[in-house]
Amino acid sequence: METEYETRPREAIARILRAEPRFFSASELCTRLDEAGTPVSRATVYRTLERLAAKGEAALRLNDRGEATFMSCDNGHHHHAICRSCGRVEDVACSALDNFVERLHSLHGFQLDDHSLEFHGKCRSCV
Amino acid sequence: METEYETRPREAIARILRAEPRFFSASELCTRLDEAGTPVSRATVYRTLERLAAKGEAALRLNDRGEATFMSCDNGHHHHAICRSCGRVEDVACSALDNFVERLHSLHGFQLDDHSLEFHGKCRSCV
DNA sequence: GCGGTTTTGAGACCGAGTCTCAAATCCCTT
DNA sequence: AAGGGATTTGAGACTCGGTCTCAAAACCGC
Repeated sequence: METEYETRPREAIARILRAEPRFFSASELCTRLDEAGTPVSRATVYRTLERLAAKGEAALRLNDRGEATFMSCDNGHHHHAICRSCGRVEDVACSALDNFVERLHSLHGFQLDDHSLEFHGKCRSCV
Repeated sequence: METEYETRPREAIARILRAEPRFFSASELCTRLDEAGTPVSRATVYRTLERLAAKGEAALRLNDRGEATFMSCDNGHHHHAICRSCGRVEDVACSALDNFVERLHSLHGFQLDDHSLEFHGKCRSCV
């Protein structure tokens, strides 16, 4: 009946994700886990990340090489400002997009059901 | 001294890209090229797409599986509205984002130098 | 057509991600 | 705290998109 267990690998992964507000790739996590003395197999890292993303506890993002990266994340639709120097991520609300969406519909006849918006630059401490 | 040749493979690829306003993956292009009776090797397809993207004649986009996809594209910064049913792409200007960018700077201290915005939904003819 | 330069193709290679299945872990029950 | 059924894990095979290599082919100015 699909009970969930709390396991050492899952806790180790959650601990690393929660420690920094930025995206981690699976291989990066493996390295970190090894360094932290709590090694976890690749398969389990992928399974755990997929599970967190499904539960809405992690955000999934494809980096510019097409690799999946994950970040600890609270719920609610919003966008990200990503520092290209340190990787730090800040959340951005998306209210300003409303009139954009309207215009798109009247201009192109497009019926929207999703959008993604991402900003890149330097954060306060990297400028 | 790096002269450029006009070759049969390059022309065949450009022809397919120009025929439809949507993104093609490399493997999809290979299939189309075979069907069109002008087969081109995978290596050449990748090389040609990379070259077109570098010259600004094709747009590069990672789809949700992380695959690189390409579309014939005129110059100038803009965004895309992508039909999730037929894949048709319409260009969208990005003027409305200006005040968004300002707010981001004053609120988070973020200094932006790039952004990406993508809309998903159904186009006029797929609704 | 000749010949130097550029391009191509076949296939080896790489790395991210998935899958399998036996072994290990978890935790409920007694 | 030991037993046992359900869940999770790990090692490694596998898939597939993308890159690289290098000899052969194509291109084009002469």
